[in-house]
Amino acid sequence: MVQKKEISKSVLKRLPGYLAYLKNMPEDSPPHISATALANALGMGEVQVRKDLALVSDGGRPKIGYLREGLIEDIEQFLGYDNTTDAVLVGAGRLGCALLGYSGFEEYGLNILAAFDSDPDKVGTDESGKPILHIGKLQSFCKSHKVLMGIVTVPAAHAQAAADQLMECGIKAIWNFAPVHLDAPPHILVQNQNMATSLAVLSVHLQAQMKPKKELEQ
Amino acid sequence: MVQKKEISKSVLKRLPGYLAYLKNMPEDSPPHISATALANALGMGEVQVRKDLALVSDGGRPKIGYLREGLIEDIEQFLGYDNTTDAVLVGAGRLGCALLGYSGFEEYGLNILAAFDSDPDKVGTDESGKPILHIGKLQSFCKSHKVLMGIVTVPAAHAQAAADQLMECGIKAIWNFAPVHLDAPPHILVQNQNMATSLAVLSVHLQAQMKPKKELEQ
DNA sequence: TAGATTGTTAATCGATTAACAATC
DNA sequence: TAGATTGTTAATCGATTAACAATC
Repeated sequence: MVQKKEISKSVLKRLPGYLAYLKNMPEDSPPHISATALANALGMGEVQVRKDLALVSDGGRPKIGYLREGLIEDIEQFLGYDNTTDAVLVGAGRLGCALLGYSGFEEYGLNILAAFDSDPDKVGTDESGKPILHIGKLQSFCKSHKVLMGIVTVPAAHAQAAADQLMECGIKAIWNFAPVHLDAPPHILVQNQNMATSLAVLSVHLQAQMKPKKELEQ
Repeated sequence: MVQKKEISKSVLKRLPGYLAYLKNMPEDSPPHISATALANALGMGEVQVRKDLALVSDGGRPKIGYLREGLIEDIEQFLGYDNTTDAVLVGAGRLGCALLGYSGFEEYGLNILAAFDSDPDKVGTDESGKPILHIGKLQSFCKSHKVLMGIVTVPAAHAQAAADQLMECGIKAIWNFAPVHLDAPPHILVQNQNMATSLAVLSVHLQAQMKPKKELEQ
């Protein structure tokens, strides 16, 4: 892999898209792919794709493009998908259990070790083999397994408390599914899986569709 | 409400954050809140917050701030949360059922009418009172209910097919939970609920944490 | 060679931030 | 009045796009 340069968040967010496309290509595709082809397939600008790829890869060859296999490896390595990240999940509700049971995270190097909940009735219930433990065991579990990532799937009202507990356990990154802002010191990353944001974009688009310009000018 | 101006996507994506904070404030809070206070609470720049609010609200009063109730109304109206959007969901797996059973969407004006699945075994199984129907009934259902939004929670390999079916049913916006790019004509909005993107951001952050500069320079 | 493609340098665009005037 | 706050105008910053040179 190429020496890692400083990479912007916007570039970073596009990489998974390239990766998914490359990995989903049929087995019998030619071994090389051009930035142009990738761009067209994903509806993006070709210069942007080329620049993004240049940041993570040793480079393609003029007239030929990038070796697909190599590109996949480079992106995966860049994103750290090649070594596993252990995580714990707080909140074994419906969403929490759905995530706990989802096998696809393996592909991204994410391994959810266990879920935690304050409800004793949920404890022990193995969804797809993963343990659900009482929240009281969170700290000792995280410390002994050296867990660095926490997933928050509790209701909004309890999210900050869950985050605080996770941070006390030495966690460095939080994947937040609760629809609230979480306060955290700057060295802790809070990544919001923002359903509310998506819904806002969708809702405004539909509004605009139904209420074309003419009506707005009345 | 103020006459709607052209609003950028980045502003639009911040509005739900303000809204959630305002709605979660305790009942006994003072009736007014300043952009400064909001900014501090959410860890944002105050000028940015003020500019964002100016786009959706009639404006606050110097020295006093914005009327909280009014601001909530303005944002909700702007985002279209005040009138309900009906949606259908395709793919009644674990994630699909979790979304189907989530009552919180009401707050965003989203009403999932039904789920559809190709597996006959899943059909009929009411999760929390919402029907799961066979995919064959999708078209007639969408047409008769005039559904404009579709939610895709099928595995990646079937996502494009599901999207194509939804578009044939006259849907104008797709909320895509599958980790693949969906091809769609420009007037159809595809909003990706991108777990892969979030995971990339988290993964790279953790990598950087564990491998501080010194090591990189070796 | 010609043409497709890469990678880079410069120009444009848009969004954020800073400075300031207006208001209660 | 003074000070907190709003809203606006100008400056900065960063990201995208366009133009072009290099390469096989």
